Amino acid sequence: MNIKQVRAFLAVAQTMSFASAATQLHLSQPALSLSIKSLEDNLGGKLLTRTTRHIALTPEGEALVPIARRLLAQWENAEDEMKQRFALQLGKIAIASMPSFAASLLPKAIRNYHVSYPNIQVAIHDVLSDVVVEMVRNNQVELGISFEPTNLLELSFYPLYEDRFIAILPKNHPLETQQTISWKALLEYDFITLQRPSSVRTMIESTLSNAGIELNVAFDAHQLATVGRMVSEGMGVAVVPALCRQQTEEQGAVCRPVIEPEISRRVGVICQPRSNLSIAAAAMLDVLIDTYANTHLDSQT
Amino acid sequence: MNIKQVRAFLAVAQTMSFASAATQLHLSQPALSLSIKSLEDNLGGKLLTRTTRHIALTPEGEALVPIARRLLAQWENAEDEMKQRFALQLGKIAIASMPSFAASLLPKAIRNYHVSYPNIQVAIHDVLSDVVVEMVRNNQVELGISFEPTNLLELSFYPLYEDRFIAILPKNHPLETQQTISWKALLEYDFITLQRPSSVRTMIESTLSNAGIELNVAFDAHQLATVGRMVSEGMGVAVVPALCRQQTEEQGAVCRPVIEPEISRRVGVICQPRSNLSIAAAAMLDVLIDTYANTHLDSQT
DNA sequence: CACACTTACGATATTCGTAAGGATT
DNA sequence: AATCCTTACGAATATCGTAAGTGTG
Repeated sequence: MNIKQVRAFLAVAQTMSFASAATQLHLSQPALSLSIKSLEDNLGGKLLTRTTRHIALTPEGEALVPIARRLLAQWENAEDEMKQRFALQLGKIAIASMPSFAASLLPKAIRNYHVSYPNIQVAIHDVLSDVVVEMVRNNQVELGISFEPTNLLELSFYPLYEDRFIAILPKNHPLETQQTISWKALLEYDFITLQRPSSVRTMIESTLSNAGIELNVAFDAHQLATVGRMVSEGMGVAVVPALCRQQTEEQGAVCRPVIEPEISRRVGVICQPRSNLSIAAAAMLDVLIDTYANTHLDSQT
Repeated sequence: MNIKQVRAFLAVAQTMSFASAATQLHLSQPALSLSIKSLEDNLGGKLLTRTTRHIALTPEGEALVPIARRLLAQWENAEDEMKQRFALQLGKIAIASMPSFAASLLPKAIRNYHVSYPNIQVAIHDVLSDVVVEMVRNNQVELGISFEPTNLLELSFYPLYEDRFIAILPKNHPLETQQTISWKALLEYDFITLQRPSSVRTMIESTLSNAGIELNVAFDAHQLATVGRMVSEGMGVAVVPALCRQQTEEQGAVCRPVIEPEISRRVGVICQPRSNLSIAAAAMLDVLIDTYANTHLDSQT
């Protein structure tokens, strides 16, 4: 029993004629005849009564009609679905992104992607950088976006751009007059930052530790938006990735590059080797790289 | 995309190895390889990543696994069902029978049939003889049992036995002493019979009309059991098919042959030409003929 | 005798298995 | 070197189309 036979049977059952069913199937009459005969032999009995002048379904044939119809419909649906999937007309893709990126640059790429592939669902998980890597490693998502991890193992990293950390100050802050701010000058004021274990916090701490600078944290929070707001309200100063610049400026803070020591990390896409990606994910990777090509975050006003 | 390819894909997806899948499918490794390749080409993309040492599903392949599993299960269920149907291990058969037969002889045949084919459901419609023929003609049932119809058209009739009508009397009735009773003597008493349009009523009326005997009906009812009870309660006399003899005697009535004119009709199976019957129905026809072969209803006590 | 399906048979296409090739551990 | 999958190619199998056969109206 195979698909052709079922399709042939249905054609005969619908047209009630071998001749017209044969033309409908682009097949010669005898070929169709043999196909039906073979189906009958396989199943163990007659499906049709042929009386040279008239075709009729046997009761068993009658029983097969709805079964065959259902079977064929399901078969064709499955085939279509798979073809659509490969043609990027259907599918899902899950991306994990560190929150700072998800809230700043990512939407632009998603928009670009959606224009090209409107039928692919995109799910975004905005989670801590460590979780991003973990989700990629566990195949919970196909693509992750974060700072370049120290431990890639078998994962691939596609850099998107270089991010330099910047200082943010309340308006009318004494340091506002300086075009670049040193850590030493900055830390004279109350320092606000993210709570552990965010990657931003980790980078700041390790960088300062290496430079032999002591860090006293006045306040910390889980979300950059909170930190930005605290700064703009004059509670203190902070250092954030440059990609948060727009957001913090909108909140009324002032941004200045931090130097000595400068913190700079590559941001990029973490994923399984490209050959292991779904077509939809590979396309997303291309869109990401394309969208952020030549992205240079201004660290100066 | 065909069944073999889907089955091959599932085998590979389960074993995660072309080699073991090939042996499981009783196929050479290269043949399996080509089959998968052909499937992939048909669908338009890779389903598996082959790295000589390790096989993995692509995301699209991952999506296909449950689809393929479902598809294959449904396919095999359908195939099994049809095979069972032809092997008489599955199926339904509907029979229409006139009530007098359904309540007397039919159960024996059904029992015989059920012993041979325990997995076939049998539905019995006990309806008036005219309706029996109509249901067969409309293919509502495959087999009908009734008196031989006058108008068969393209239907077949397989006689089971000859039924002679008998008179039934209350106990201690004046006519009880006679071994055979004439219509003339019988009609001296209150006559009870079935309501129109039962075939029994019709036959009695047409027979008497042809013989020039006038019929006055004292009481009539829809069911033979009612008529039998009325007789045994002494409300009058009746004439019923001999096959009702046991039932009426159980009710306490006395049976005697009626002669002058004798009413005798063949009882048998009405159906579409045998070649149009389902295997299950053809088997039932055989059982019916077999069960009632050499059935001679005693018209004498 | 015309029509519709079946059977027969040679041709084509597909699928299969063996053998050789390539890549990874 | 051993293992596993792919590619190559000749062989077996299945399917197809043309032509002849059969039976019915």
